[in-house]
Amino acid sequence: MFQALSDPSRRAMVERLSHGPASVSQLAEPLAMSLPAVVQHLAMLESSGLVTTQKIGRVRSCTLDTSAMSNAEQWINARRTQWQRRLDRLGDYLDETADEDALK
Amino acid sequence: MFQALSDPSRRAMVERLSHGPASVSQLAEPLAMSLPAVVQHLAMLESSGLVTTQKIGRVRSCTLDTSAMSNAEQWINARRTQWQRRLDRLGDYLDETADEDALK
DNA sequence: AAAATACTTAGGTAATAGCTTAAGTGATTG
DNA sequence: CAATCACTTAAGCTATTACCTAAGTATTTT
Repeated sequence: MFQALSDPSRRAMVERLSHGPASVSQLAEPLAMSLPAVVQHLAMLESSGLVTTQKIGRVRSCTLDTSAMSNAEQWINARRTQWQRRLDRLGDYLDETADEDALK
Repeated sequence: MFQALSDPSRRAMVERLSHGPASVSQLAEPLAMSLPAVVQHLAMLESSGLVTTQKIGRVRSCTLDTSAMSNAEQWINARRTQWQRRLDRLGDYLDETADEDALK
């Protein structure tokens, strides 16, 4: 998942696909690399579940799978909120000790 | 950013840090690798902005920077919602043509 | 049926990533 | 002040990644 998104070319492909489905050559067109290279990137996006493809006739159509994307999003979110909870508890603790100080 | 999160060891380190700050050796302890390897991973996390560190005496303390994490989260979210908007427009179009069919 | 299109497969190469061990450095402890 | 501790630096090694070119294989077109 993160592995698949770690490459700038693949992120560009995901960005393109977020605007709608595309064929392999359409995905390749803006990228400065050979078609086989694009196909390799595509294979990674597919095996990570980010993209699904189906071949109709001689053209392969690629579409984004957003449910796979939200997995990555949720992982990040979980770590962020975990951290946030910790900060909140720390805040509570500091407030508490401030009260105790005030009582003295 | 995604580059930094693409390695499982680094994700484990981020996960550990989401529970609170840790020293380099504390980060290294659960990982099956040498300390220099951990330091290399840490350097990546730091240069990506995900983690900030400061050295006090001889121990380096590492903390998570959640604002950097939300950048990655937002990138994913932007692509996902872009896709969602497209599906919505497609739905509108289909509804529209359905109405036109109904008029015939 | 020949030619063009849209990939696909099969190699091969150069750069990078992810480790390792060995030998520092600078701060604390006994 | 010698030893220990917590890293840090340096060098090197292997496997993977990100490409490439060349030569296929199906599908359309003409």
